Amino acid sequence: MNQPGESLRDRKKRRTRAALERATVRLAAERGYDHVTVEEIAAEADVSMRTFFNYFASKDEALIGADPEAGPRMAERILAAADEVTPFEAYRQSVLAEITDELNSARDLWLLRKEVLMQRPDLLVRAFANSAESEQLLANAVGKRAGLPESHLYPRLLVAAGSTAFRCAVTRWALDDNVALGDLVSEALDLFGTGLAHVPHHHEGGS
Amino acid sequence: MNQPGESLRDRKKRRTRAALERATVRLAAERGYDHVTVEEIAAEADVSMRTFFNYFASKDEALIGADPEAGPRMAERILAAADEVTPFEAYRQSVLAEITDELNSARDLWLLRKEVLMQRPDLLVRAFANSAESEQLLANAVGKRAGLPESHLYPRLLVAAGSTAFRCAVTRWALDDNVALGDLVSEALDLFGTGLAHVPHHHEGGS
DNA sequence: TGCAAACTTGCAGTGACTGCAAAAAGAGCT
DNA sequence: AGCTCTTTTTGCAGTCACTGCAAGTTTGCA
Repeated sequence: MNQPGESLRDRKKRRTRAALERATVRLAAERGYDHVTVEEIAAEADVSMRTFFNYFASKDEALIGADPEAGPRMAERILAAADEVTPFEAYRQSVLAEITDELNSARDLWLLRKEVLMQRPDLLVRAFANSAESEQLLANAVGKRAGLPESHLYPRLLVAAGSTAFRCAVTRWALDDNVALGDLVSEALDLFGTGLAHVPHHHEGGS
Repeated sequence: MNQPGESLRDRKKRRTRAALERATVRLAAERGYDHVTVEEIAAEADVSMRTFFNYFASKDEALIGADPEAGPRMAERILAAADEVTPFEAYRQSVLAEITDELNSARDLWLLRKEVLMQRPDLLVRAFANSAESEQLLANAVGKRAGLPESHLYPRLLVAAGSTAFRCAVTRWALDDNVALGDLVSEALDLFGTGLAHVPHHHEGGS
């Protein structure tokens, strides 16, 4: 009973994790992030509170529910990119790919998260604090590709710009429904790419 | 007894705040951030634990000890800059001025903080999470100067890039002692200014 | 000296998070 | 199905950050 696919155990784990994430987001959107206790979340997902913490290191983490494999996946993608692709472009692609996948598979959750993040923008920042290891991983990948020494600022900055782009895009996205989050992230990354020294042109349109 | 300068009360408050900040950093550097309780910090500063929380909203905040007036000060500086100065340049100047002041007045504290942040890089990220209001303030100032609508990404991105530049600079700074933190922040901001699309040239030198 | 405002403090309580050890499944084997 | 090994779940006890409240204490000012 050891199929290449997934054992019953694995399936159950994925379901539990998803249920906890979903419960967290749903309840937080409904009554406000800190009017929901982990105990209630666990109850909603039909597990014990202790189990919640077996899956997520913190309430914050459960709200964002970042895929722990996203970092390694992106790093791999960056290293696998064709030689003529710049490090920036490789990184950009890996970010956009990840975001697109995420949004396609959980768009409804993000709509709820938006409600929460509108009230508490700091939660998004805090969520990224946990991914320090992933950042290091990605920075190393970028650094390797760029042929820069370990100590150089550029890889760190590029990777951090990715989180920042995402964060700002979400904040902006929360303002109205007329823009796709993916497009905003892309736009933000482009701005980082071309530089912030000059004010970009302002396209008409929007609400 | 209401001199334009400072009342006894104000002096005492500043001293208490400084003592708490100092105690937090010193103890955290000495035994590790989470082997220090707020109770111990308060004891070290000779106040009650409850008083600690009258000064800082969290242990995190006390470790970084960000000046709550820095945001408004920077916003003012940005708006006061000469007309021919670009928003980017105005922002850049305000960041560098703030950092320089900070380092000049508390260099020793930053050396201790470095020890802590080397172990726990996430604390620096979390510290910035608290300054969401300041970010909003600064973004508004930049937006006004740039003549962009509220909803535009640019001001948010520029301001967020500032925190990010600072964060990355500190992380890099923690690697060796041969660089000035101010220079690193400046370098990081320049990279954001000119854009990350292309890998910068690598200057020889350094360890 | 005396009063009001600003600070400090203790206390009781909530809730996130952890380590540990026992109970409950799932997996694989016969 | 029965048995055993491993993984997961759970309860429990405990620590610690953080909060509101209702005194105390200190400072500012007349």
